[in-house]
Amino acid sequence: MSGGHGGHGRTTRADRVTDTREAIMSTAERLFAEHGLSAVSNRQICEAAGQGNVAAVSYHFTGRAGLIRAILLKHGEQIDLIRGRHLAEAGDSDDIRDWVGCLVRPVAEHLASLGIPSWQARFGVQVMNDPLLRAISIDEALVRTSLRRTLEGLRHCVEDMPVGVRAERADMARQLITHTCAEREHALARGAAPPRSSWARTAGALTDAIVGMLTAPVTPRTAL
Amino acid sequence: MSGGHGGHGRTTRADRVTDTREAIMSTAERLFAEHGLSAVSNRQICEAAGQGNVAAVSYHFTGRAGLIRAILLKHGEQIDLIRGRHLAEAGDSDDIRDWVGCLVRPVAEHLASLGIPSWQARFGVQVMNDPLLRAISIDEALVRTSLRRTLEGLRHCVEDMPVGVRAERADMARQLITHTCAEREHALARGAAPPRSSWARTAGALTDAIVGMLTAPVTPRTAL
DNA sequence: TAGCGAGTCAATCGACTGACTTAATACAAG
DNA sequence: CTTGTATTAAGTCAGTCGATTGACTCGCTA
Repeated sequence: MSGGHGGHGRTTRADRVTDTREAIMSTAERLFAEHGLSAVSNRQICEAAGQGNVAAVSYHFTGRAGLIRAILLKHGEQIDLIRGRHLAEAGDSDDIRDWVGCLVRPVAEHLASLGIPSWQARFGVQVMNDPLLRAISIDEALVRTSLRRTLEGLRHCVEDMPVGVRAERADMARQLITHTCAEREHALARGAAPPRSSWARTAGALTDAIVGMLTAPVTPRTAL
Repeated sequence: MSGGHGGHGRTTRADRVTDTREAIMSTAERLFAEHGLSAVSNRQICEAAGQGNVAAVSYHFTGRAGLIRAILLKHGEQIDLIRGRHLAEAGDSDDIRDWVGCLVRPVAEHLASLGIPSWQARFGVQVMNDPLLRAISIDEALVRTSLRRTLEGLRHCVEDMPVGVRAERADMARQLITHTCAEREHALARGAAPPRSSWARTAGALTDAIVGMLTAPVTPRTAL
């Protein structure tokens, strides 16, 4: 698509390969986000990516799972980097808001860096919908030290909560981030949303909501 | 699958038709919930429903969209009935918790009435993932007077909130209900969850969380 | 500069798709 | 009991799927 292309002013073969790989990845991400994973064939991806070779997915990524894993990895690395910086800022705060920020803001900032339209958030939703790929995606995320440390700090802020409720609300927070970002991304892509710093605003709103949800009083249930 | 079958102790033709229709609907709901909409063909549905006729979906429901609409309608009616009762209880309360209850509990109680395993919640998630069917589903829901009155009552409890934030959090509440119920349904279906009154517990947890989220303070943003 | 190998391409395979047509079946009305 | 019709079964059709194949291009290295 752009960038590098070797140091000698010439298009070397490795550059062409890299371009092909990235063209396939970004095209696949877009098509998957728009139509869902199982609605898009490898053929469609290759053709939309300008590849005459309908087997390009098999060749460059071993297969469908490899392609999806590669896309997840690319974004995962970026988000992990950003989260590392926020984590350093948070230090050892005991304000839950700081930790929720470490959860939410890296995602929003990464999405902001992608420009408009982006597809990553909606792609993520589609991946989460597939039972097998969901596991892959969660694994990919939990490998990151910065995420594990964020969850650790967050847990420290809600220690007095019953463990079952805590797990329940953690799931809710994850779903809230995933789907709210996807909807916002969709709104931005079709121009139905304010222009600038919109992702920062979304991160703020999401943080407000999640902090409120996590700190909500737990109504006791007589019968478990 | 059971029940009725006419009053005269004999299996009449109309009963067979009804059985066929319901077999197709419940089979489709299950397959869609498990594998996603676009991963399941009409053929697979008919064969799994014990229909030799691979065109049964076209015959009984005009087509795929008609089938999905019929499934949505069936559950929508049930939920609407239950919500009507809760609405009568709530009266004109100005406690936000009552109104969130009117939103959450009908869904949970309907799911509880379906037994284990059920597929409705996960089917709903899949429908929400398809851009076209999502619109159909939302239309179907908003036709119900009981839902509109619930949202009205809810809005009355958060009138001092900026309208943008209110809409944002309403979306979040919708996503929370949809996906939390789907995950709970999945957990119940594979036996990884407590046994009895589990849906009542889920409704309580969901109500706590949503009330907390809706009433969370709004951090002012200098730049909109 | 010759040739090796990575990358690309067109063609092909059996399997599957939805839409459609035709034949058999079984019930309801007459 | 017969006739008509609603329902089901079975088969046909062109189109698309993923995977595989062998031939081709082209850059790198010896």
